[in-house]
Amino acid sequence: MSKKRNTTLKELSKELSLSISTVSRALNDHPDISLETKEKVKKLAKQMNYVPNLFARGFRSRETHILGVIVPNISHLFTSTIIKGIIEEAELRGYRVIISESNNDDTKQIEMLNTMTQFGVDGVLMSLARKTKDVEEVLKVLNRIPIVLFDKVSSKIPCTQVVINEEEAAFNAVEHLIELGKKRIAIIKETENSYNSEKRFAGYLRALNQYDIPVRDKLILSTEDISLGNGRRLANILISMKKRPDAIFAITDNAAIGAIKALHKFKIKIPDEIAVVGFSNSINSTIISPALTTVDQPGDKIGRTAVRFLIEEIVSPTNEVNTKTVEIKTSLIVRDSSLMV
Amino acid sequence: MSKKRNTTLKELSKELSLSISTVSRALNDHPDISLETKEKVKKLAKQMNYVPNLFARGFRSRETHILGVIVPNISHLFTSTIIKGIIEEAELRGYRVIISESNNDDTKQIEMLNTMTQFGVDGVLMSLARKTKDVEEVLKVLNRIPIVLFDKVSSKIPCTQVVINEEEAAFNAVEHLIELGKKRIAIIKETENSYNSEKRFAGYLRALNQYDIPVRDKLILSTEDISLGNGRRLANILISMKKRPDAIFAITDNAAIGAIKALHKFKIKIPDEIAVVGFSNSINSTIISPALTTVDQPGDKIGRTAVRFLIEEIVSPTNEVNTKTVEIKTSLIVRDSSLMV
DNA sequence: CTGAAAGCGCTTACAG
DNA sequence: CTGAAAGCGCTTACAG
Repeated sequence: MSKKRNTTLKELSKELSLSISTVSRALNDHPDISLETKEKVKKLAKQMNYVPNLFARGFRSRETHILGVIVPNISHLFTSTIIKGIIEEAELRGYRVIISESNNDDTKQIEMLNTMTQFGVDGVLMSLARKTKDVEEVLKVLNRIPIVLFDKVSSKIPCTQVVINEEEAAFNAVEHLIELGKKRIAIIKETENSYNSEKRFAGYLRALNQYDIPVRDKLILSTEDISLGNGRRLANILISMKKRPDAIFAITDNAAIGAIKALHKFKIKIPDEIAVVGFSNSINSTIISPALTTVDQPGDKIGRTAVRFLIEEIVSPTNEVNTKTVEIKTSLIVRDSSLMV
Repeated sequence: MSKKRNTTLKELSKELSLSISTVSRALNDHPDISLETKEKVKKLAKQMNYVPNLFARGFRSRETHILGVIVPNISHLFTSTIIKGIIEEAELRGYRVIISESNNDDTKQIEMLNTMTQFGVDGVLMSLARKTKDVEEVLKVLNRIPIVLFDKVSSKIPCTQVVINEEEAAFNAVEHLIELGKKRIAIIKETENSYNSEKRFAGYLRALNQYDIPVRDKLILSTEDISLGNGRRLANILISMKKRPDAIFAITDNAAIGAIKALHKFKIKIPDEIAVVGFSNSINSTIISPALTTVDQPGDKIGRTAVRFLIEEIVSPTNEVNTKTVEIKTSLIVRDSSLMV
C-alpha cells in the first residue's frame, strides 16, 4: 500500500473549477466568499480528505507554532511532570512541542538549541544542563527568538525564569524540623553550586539563624552527585559522629531515602532519634517506610506557567529585556519521617 | 531588544554578488562549485550567522524529518524511558520528535494524530489509549504515513508493532515462583482485556499448566485500575482467605507494592509465607522493603527499536503491509521479595 | 563553474 | 464575489 499524498488546494480548485485563492478563502471562512461557494468547497474538501499543510502555511507566515523544549533528562519524574504541563498548556493554545535532551552536556545543549531555531520554533523552553558555561551561544539564540528558562536556570541569561521558591521551601522544611524540637540539623547538599542547591542551602541557613541555632560545619555535607547511594554514604558519616545530628535535611528525595536506609541499618529510630526531610515529593517518598516528609514541587504548574510566559513573549514581542523571575509556590508535605507523636 | 530575522540565502547572495543558486550549492558542498567560491560563501555565512531554514527545505522536499509520538501519559517512568530512547535514536538519525499525550482518551488520540499529519510529520510512533475503539481513523492516517505501535498495541491496526515478550516474561516470573516451591500462586491483573494484561495472564496460565499446578479461580483477581491501592485491596482479599496463597504475581509493580504493604500490615513474612513478584522494574521496586522481584522492561530499547523500524519504512516505503510484531526481551530481576534462603 | 527559473502549498494585497 | 500574481526560503533540472 503506497502512501497517498495529501490533497492540496490546487487539486480542490481544479476539481471545482475555481481558483486556488477562492478555495483557500472559502476554507478559511473569508467574508468575501459566497455562502454557496463555501459550502461547495468545504464539502469537497471533506470528501477528498483535505488537510491543510501547516508547514506551508507556517512557512509563509514565519510562524510554526512549534515550541522547543530542552531538558537535561526527560525520564526524571519531576521533569516529565513539567513536560506534561508544558504539552497540555501548549496544545490548549494551539502550539505543538518538540522535545530534546541535553543529557547535562553543555555542547549538546547548544547543538539542540541551534537545530531548534533552524527548525523555526517560535520560542524555546529550557532547563539548563548542570554545568552550563557557554552562555554566549544561548544569548545569540535569545537575540532571535524568545526563551524562557525553568527549574535549572541561570541569572546570566536575561530572560523570564520560572522556578520554585527554593529558598523559602528549604526554610519551611528546616523550620518544621526546628519546631519539632530538633537542634542539630544536618544538611546533605550538592558540592557544585547549582542554582537549586545554593538556594536550598540558603534557606537552611536562614532558618537556623532565625531560630538562633548555631550553624555547625560538621553537619553540612556535600556530594557531587546527589544520589540515593551518596545520601546513604553521607548519612553513614553523620551516624558515625560522636554527637549525632537529630535531623537530616536532604535537598533531594533520593538522598533522603538513602539516609533513611542508612538509619535503618543502624536501627536508629525515625523520627525520634533522627528525623528526615527530603525535597521533591517523588513517588518513592511514599513507598519508603517511614514515609518521607518532603517538599512538593508542582511540576505541572511550572510547565504551564513557563508556556504562558513564552507564548506571551512570542505573541507580543517587546523591546525590553524580560528578566523577571517567577516563583511557583511549593508546600511541605509532612509524613512519618518527621511526625513526632 | 527586537528579534532579528534569520539571515537568508538571498541576503548572502546579494552581499556576495552571487546568485542564490550558487550560494545554496556552495553551502551544500556541491561538486560544481569552485573551492574559492565555497570558502568565500561559507565564511560569510558564518559571519552573518546563517542557519538554513529547515522549514523551507523540508517544505520543498515534502520531508520534515519530524516524527510524531503519541502516548497515553508521558509522566510514567516507563513511558518517559521509552521516549528517551525514541528521542535519542531519532536524533542520531537526524530526526526531531513531536510529543503528545492522549490521556487515554480515544478522541484526543485521533485529534493528535490528525494535527500531527497536518504538521507533516514523516511518521508516527504511538502507544494506544486504553480503550481504543476507533481504529478506522487510525487506518486512514496509516494510508498516508507510516505508523509504528509500541507498548500498547492492537492487532486491529496492520503495522509494525514493538512490544516486550509479555507472555514469556510472565511465564518466567511464575516459573520462578514455582521453582521456589510455591504452589498456590495468585495473580492480580486487569479486568479489561488490555493487550498487556491478557498476555501476562496467558503466561501465568501456561506456567501453571506446564508444571501441573491446578488453576484456582479464587486466586485470579482482577481490577479496573491496576494501582497501588487496588493491589493492596486485592491482597487483603487473598489474606482473608481460609487457605491463603503462598505467592502473588501482580502484573504491575504498583499493585505488587500495594500487596506488600497489605502483607506488612498483617505481619505476613515475605517471601517465606507469601512471595511477591511484580512487573516493570520501576524505581519503587528497590525502595520498598523487601525489595521487589520484578520484570525489567528495557524501555530505552523499545523506543530505539520502534524508531528504527519507523525510519526504515519512511526511507524505503514498500507496497506491502507491514504487520510484523517485534518482541523485545525482558529479564526477571530477583530481589528479596522472592529470595528464599 | 555559474545563473535564471520553476516549484513545494499556502495566503493575501491588488485588480476587476 | 472571484482571480492572477507575488512571495515565504530553499533546491535543482536546465542552459550556458
